[in-house]
Amino acid sequence: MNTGDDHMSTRDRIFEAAVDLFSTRGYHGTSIREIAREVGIKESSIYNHFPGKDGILEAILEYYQEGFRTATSSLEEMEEFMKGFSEPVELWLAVGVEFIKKLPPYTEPISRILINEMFLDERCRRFVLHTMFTAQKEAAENSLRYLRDRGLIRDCDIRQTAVQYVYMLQGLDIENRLMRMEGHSPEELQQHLMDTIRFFIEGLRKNNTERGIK
Amino acid sequence: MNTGDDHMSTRDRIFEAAVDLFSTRGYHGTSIREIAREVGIKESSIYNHFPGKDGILEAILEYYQEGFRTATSSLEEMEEFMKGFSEPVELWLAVGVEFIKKLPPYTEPISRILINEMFLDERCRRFVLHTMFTAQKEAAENSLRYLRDRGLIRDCDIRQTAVQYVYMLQGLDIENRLMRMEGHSPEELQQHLMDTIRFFIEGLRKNNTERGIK
DNA sequence: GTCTATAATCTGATAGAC
DNA sequence: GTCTATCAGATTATAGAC
Repeated sequence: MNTGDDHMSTRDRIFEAAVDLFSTRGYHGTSIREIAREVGIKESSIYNHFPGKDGILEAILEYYQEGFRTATSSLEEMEEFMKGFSEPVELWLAVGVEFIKKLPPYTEPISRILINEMFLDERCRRFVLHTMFTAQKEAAENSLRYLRDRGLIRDCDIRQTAVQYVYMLQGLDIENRLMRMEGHSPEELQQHLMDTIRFFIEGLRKNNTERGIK
Repeated sequence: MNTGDDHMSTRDRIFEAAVDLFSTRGYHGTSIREIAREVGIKESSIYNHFPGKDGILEAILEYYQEGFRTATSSLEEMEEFMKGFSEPVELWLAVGVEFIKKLPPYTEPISRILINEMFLDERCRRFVLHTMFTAQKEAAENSLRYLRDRGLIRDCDIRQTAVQYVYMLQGLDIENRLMRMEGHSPEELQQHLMDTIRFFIEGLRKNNTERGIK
């Protein structure tokens, strides 16, 4: 989990250790002592960098929010990027990969913290609703509209289709995280992710035989 | 949350209080003392009914497993029930409602405990994978096959469609739970649930011109 | 900024009277 | 089966030396 302990400030090392522990043991299942031990300092030293345990979580959430906001706003210049594709499936997958690349480090374990705490902490609940549902629906709507307006997919209810896609993606993401913990290989799960997204977008093609118009 | 405290055994009241607290505050966020206080006894009395805190969780998980197993096995006689429907959407919704009716009390808050702890506790992770993904996929496959074999939906990849449906349902369920906590009315959320499922099944019709109705 | 020392409280769990 | 009393350890956090 260490990405270079020695070159980081104590504050950043505390931050990193907290992200690691909160995501794997839960917020309430992690003590200040454990964080301090992982960093290699005494627990009292942590209070020189953060106001307390909740203050660390607060900093993590702010970091996540800022990272997501930046990645989302850079998404607005994505239209230029999209023009390089004539295949809807390839475009869709490429846009997804591009967005993920814009996200800062620790986004993955932090999103796991959010899921862990979404029913327990109001801030986490709000973040999950916004970053995993509301914002994703909007992004999916925009991409679908782009594809439809260029005749790359058939006419369909953009709103409802985006909703279905986002729910599907979230269910898929959670199962993939659980399967990874069960020992399934990242390659296998990545393939399953791609296949499932591919199947969804293929179903929107204009002349697909399987879901086409009779 | 009380469904009749006075007529229940102490053990059952402890069980009920633990389900309530574990689901709303998390397992690690709940103490034996809080459970005892909610029941109205001293914490030491709890050890006359359960071996300890983890023993209570263990009992909750066993109760959930048994309830799910019973409901699932009763699902095998569902085919007779299905024959009363000629509309795929109505059949689908009715089967879902019928299955939920077979589930015992506390299933809803217990499933919330499972989601809370799925990344932290191996037993919860396994239960989520089985009851919310694996078993649901199988059930969806069976229903889809029934519909296809009777010509009520068009030919499609049963396996992939079931997978998409289950992921969609889980994403939808989580968002609905979060929205409920945000103050959205159960009626509104129930309507959204129905609409979203309806849209999915409508998209499988033989002669759908679009991907759904409005 | 780090440490030692310590406060004040909470934790799960046990022993034994009734 | 419930209670009181108690334990040993963990918890977050602070005070003050260096």
